[in-house]
Amino acid sequence: MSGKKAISVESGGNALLLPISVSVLLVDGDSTCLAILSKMLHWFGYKVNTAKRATDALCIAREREGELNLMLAEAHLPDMDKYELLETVGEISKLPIVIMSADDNENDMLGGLFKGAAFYLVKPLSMNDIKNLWQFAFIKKTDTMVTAERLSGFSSEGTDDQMLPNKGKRSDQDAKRKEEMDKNEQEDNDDYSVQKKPKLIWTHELHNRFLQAIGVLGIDGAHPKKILQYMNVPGLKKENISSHLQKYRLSLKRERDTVETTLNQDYNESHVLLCNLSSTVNVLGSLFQFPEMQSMTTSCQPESRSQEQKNENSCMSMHSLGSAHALNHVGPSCNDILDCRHGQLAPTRNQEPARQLAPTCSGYAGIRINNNGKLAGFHQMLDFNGEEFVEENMASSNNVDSGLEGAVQWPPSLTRQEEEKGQQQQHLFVPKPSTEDHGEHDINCAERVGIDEFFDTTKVSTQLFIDENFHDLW
DNA sequence: GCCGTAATAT
DNA sequence: CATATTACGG
Repeated sequence: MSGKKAISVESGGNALLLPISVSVLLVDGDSTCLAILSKMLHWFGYKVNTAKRATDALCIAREREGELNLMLAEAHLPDMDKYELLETVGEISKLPIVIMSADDNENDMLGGLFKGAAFYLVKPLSMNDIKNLWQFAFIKKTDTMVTAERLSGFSSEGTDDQMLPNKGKRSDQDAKRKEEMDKNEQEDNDDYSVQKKPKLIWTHELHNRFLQAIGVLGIDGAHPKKILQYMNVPGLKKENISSHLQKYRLSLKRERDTVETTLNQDYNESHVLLCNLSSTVNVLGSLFQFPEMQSMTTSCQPESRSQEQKNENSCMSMHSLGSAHALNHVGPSCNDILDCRHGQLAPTRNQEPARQLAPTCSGYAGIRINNNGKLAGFHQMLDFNGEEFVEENMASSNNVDSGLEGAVQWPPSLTRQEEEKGQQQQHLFVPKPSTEDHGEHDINCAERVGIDEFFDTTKVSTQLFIDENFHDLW
């Protein structure tokens, strides 16, 4: 009782002993999937209940409300779509749900998460996915669910509940206070739950949707009202958007400024660099789109202030917008990326054959701002299947040695690509498929990173410190 | 009235 | 520290 208990999770590759028995309700219409997943779950020591239809799953969820810890459900069930399932389960219990599906597009993933899913896994699931699954059995209430609940919970005014320093909230995490406790806004004299205006927490999902909205609306049309309309999140107020937008713009400006000052710094030092820069870019031009080039050059030559205003979507000049579009590189603090772009042949006259680079290769190069406010170049590339990454950070910017240099001479030693295989290291720029799985989907990556901050699942042995409250969740 | 910005409060 | 609120000018 008193204090904390340490439970260690061995995951050295052998059978993993879960800290506590985790009971999973597995729902998949496909018998084969059901069998395989069930086996995988068993391997790690999960208790498994299975269902082939959503209705069955709901029954089980109802019957065994106390026993179950997590639902792992296929998105496409014969009798119910995933939204309906999420909604219904949400009504009858607080069971966290992980949705799995072969769909890996933004909409499907975002949609599921917004409807309250604890996580979204893209099939096929790896052993690692399964291994880490147990986390979601209780991560939901603290992160996704709280916001989801609050956002969908009150439409007009109901401002109840708890979402503060989630420390002192014990077991009264009522799952079923869903039903309209509108006017019962008791001023209860007890310590908690006074919080007139509960702060909105901008989760990754919310922020991603925010970015998505801006991406769609375009930089010119991205005003609070429109964004709010687009995001369409119940409970979200225009003021929330405004505030967030303000912060967002500030971050953009900060980055722009950093680029500018660094460039100016370097400008004195080396015109040569700029020459190199443009010529290199031409070379790259045969390979890459480099939308940020404009603003980079204009910042050196202030008179040509005729940039942007182009609403040609998909290729906007603000980094985070780009990220918003291909949610790919949005991480927990998605403003680390100044500029990144995917490759594809650009219709420039090819001045030089770009090395040995095969045309089907893609990747991106760019500059990012380190914590110390300096610029650093990086590049990252995918192989032909888009599966394997090589990421390399260039020298960080100094007074003399501009990080730009690194960024610009892009294909540094492509021929030696094989040399630096694997997951080298995760630098500050993490949002990429990091673990041994295939690297595909965005949100997963972002979420994984976020989660890993709390549960260091990549370590061989993890220690969880939990106290009595923990057990209330089970 | 809406928006953007800055200052200020929580 | 992140978010909310307020005030003011466009």
